[in-house]
Amino acid sequence: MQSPDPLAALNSQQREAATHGTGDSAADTRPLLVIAGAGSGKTNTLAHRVANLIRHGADPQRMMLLTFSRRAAQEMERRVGTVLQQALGLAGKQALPGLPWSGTFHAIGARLLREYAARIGLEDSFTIHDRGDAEDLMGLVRHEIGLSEARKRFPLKGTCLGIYSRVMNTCDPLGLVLQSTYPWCTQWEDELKKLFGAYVEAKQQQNVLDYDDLLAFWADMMAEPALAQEVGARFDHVLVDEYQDTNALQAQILLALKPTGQGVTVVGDDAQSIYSFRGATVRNILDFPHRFAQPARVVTLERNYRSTQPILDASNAVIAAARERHSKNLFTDKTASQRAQLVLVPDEAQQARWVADQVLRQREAGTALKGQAVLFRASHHSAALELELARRDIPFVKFGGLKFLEAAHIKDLLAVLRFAHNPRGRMAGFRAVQLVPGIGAASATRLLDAMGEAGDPHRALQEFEPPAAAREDWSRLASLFASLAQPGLAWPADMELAKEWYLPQLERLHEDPQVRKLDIEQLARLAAGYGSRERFLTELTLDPPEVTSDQSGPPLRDEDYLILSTIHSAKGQEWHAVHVLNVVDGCIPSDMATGTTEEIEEERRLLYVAMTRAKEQLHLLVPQRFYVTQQSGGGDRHVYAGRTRFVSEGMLAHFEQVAWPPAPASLGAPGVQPQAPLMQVRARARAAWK
DNA sequence: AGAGGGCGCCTTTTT
DNA sequence: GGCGCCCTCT
Repeated sequence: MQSPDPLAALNSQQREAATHGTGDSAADTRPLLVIAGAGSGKTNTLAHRVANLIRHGADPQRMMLLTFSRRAAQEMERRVGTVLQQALGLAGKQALPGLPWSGTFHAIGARLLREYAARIGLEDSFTIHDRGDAEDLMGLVRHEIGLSEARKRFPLKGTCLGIYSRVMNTCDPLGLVLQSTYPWCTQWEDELKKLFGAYVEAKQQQNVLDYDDLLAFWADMMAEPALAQEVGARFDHVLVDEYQDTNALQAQILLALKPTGQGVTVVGDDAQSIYSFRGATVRNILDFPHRFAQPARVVTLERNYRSTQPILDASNAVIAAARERHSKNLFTDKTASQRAQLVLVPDEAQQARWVADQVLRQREAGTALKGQAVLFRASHHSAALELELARRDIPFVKFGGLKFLEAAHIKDLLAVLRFAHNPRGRMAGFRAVQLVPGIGAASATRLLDAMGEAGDPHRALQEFEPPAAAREDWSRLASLFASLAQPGLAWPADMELAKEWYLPQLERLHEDPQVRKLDIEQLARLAAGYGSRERFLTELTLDPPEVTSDQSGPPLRDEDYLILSTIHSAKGQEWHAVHVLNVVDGCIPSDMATGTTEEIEEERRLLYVAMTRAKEQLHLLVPQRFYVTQQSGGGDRHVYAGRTRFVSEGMLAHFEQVAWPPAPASLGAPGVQPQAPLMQVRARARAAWK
């Protein structure tokens, strides 16, 4: 059967990457590093590589594909399927090979740990703490060992968890992490050490793992030669996407999995590294060529298929100013006359109006809402825009920021299910039982202590004597737990029972039960899509649905809507038109991240990532005035902000400058820009109170 | 003693 | 919407 060459559409570098180690180069066992510039067809190339390996006999069951999110994994699976379908001439309905071992490092880690639990001294029924639970537990332990007395000014629970997590992910000693990242906490090193010890104890007693454990235990397991050998032998190929955003622990796991480097492929772009705040290190990708027993083959993809030349020129100019840069200049043959726009607007309200106008104008001109996106540094930067869009009936979906899972009522219901699944998990239990009217922190603690000491925690729960006033309501929850502990219950029946019990509590606890009820219904629908309670709870924590929208349900598939997203969540995506909000100093770079040059450099890359999402139209918005938040009713205090430092005077030629509303003639000729700020009034205002 | 309501203060990015 | 803190009711 004659099939078209599936690789014909790739350029020569992409083809090199896709075919490395197969066909003519089958004898080449070197690991492969693909440096893929923004928009250079990275996902497509990786998909072709996976498909090509399968065509040459690789078993999809024996491939590990580590991606940044569940969404990226699904996209990869879909595209591999498409390529294979064309190449093998498969009929449309014929089953495509799935990639069972594709997902995030954390999700794959959770799976392996459950599977190997018995061999590494872990109980396989562990539940997973998300960020919030982990912080709460840290807070609890912090209090228990007497570090929360007001006089002490000991770091807050969030900071403590941040320090702990950084130590775990960077594999650096505590002292070094304190010095480099938390210098104001160095005096507490001994107490922190003690706190972290107690935190680890608490996690183990409760049979819970936090995000860091999923990587750390996996790495520990791989440090045991027999297990490393066994696990490594299960996979012929390990492919890692977005390698620039992996941390030391992840690199360690990869190395232990495939010490010779044979079968290893990593893909990434050092210019797009934006996760160092959670321990990622660009050194992983820079050092990769010499990490393994044999040096890696390096393929660089520089041809950009996404953006027009003027957009690339502007983006290249921004990244060219980076302090440390690894030469790569994107080029394209998509010419266009329209430059990126730098749009001056008076304030955030006008910014919202300008964007809404522009979005509708482009929709009239033929770009669907879905082809457009509005990007911003921090989730709350879109607040004014969300109001404006709602006012004008423009549907939108927001990625990043507050998640569905963080809503109080969702957490409540999940806590009930998680407590039923792992009765030793105190954080879930503490939340769940306090939903009963008349049960507060003190009764909850008494119950959890009793359960912790009992051999059979379920029985201890049934025998618990609640305060007299809570008796009747308590018995309803107790019988719910009795039902949830039944072995024969077929998921999602658990969810239905829990929901039935929770809805009356929701009515009692919240002012707006209708809206929240819709969320609960959505959670129940979501639950039906998972095979078991355990899978539901695990995967929901590790790959939460990342969309929040102004509508109650998810938008229908064929419906048109505008995308709102944090820059972090926009990674790997592209749109015809991109608007970037608040391109001013204080937002990009965030004034939270101007402490060290490394932080500032990362903010520069963040702007670069935002700009390179655009295919045809790019608008950077520069509001000149910010209202100070948190002042009492209708105050008029504001500050003036300057254009971001990352777009310097010298780069302005790459931008078309627009002032809106058009500046009156008396203010000077159009195109005159305010100078870069001579001082930062906001910083001064803050400093005054320090 | 414990539950629960009210108030003022804060809010970067995410597995 | 969360969190610490204080006040009131049971």
